[in-house]
Amino acid sequence: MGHNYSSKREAIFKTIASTKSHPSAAWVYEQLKEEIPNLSLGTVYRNIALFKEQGRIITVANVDGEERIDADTSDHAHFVCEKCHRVFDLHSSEQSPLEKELSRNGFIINRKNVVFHGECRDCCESIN
Amino acid sequence: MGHNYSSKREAIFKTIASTKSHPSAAWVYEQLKEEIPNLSLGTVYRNIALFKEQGRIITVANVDGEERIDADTSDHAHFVCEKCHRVFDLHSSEQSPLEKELSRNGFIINRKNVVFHGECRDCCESIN
DNA sequence: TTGAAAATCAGTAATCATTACTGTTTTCTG
DNA sequence: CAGAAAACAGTAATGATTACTGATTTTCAA
Repeated sequence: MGHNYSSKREAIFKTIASTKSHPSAAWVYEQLKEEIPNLSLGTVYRNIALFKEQGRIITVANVDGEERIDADTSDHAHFVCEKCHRVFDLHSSEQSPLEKELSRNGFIINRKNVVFHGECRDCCESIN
Repeated sequence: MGHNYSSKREAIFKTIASTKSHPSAAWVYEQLKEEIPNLSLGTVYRNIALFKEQGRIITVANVDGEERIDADTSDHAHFVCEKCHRVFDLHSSEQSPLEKELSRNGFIINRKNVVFHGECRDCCESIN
């Protein structure tokens, strides 16, 4: 089902994949509006939903009511700054004992989501 | 600011604190509607926001667009079943090396949110 | 106790991210 | 190319959450 190609779909994925900003749908739309003036926000949402189904992107966190996504689907955690609202990557090597216990108890883990909230270094250092 | 008492506020907190279901605002409202027929959903939302400010409850996850809360503010993780939408508590003793690294790098952690998504044992066992 | 002042509330309207709908345009396949 | 399928733009609808306004509770000093 689905021919699975369209120029807009490709542009949307490229935009998501080429940033480490963990963007929202609105951000992706804003980025592409210049390049593709007749792009529709609905198309961005529709394709984001498709990419998630396909496992090409993941949902990272919900920041101020907006869903933030990531084309880096490798197992890693995130830090959300409550001041500047940026999202940072946290790559770790450790394996959680919780996961083993869940598996032992008959739970199937499809994905895990580890998010720290606080203030990033930049915001800690600024006087505001 | 705020005398910080009202019978409805108390009832709302009791309802949240007396369940392990990690409820949504709508669920709390539904529970109390019998007991307090003239309760307003806005009041539930307003008080949830207040409890969060006061640190008496935390946000656990966003399940199908609804924010789910928890009066257990102790450090623990959660498992969200993608089939039955129940939220399970996962208490662990381990300390994450990520936290230490964040502190070392000048980040302030206000809270952490660890959520596993998948299928719970009950849903795995059912034939559906 | 009482009776304003302050806080909270009910009810409703507004907001805002996301989703659905409809007629048009793009893409695919032969 | 031509027809069918998929994707799209533009707009309307949805649904959770928030804001507003006039009424009701709560507080607390007299």
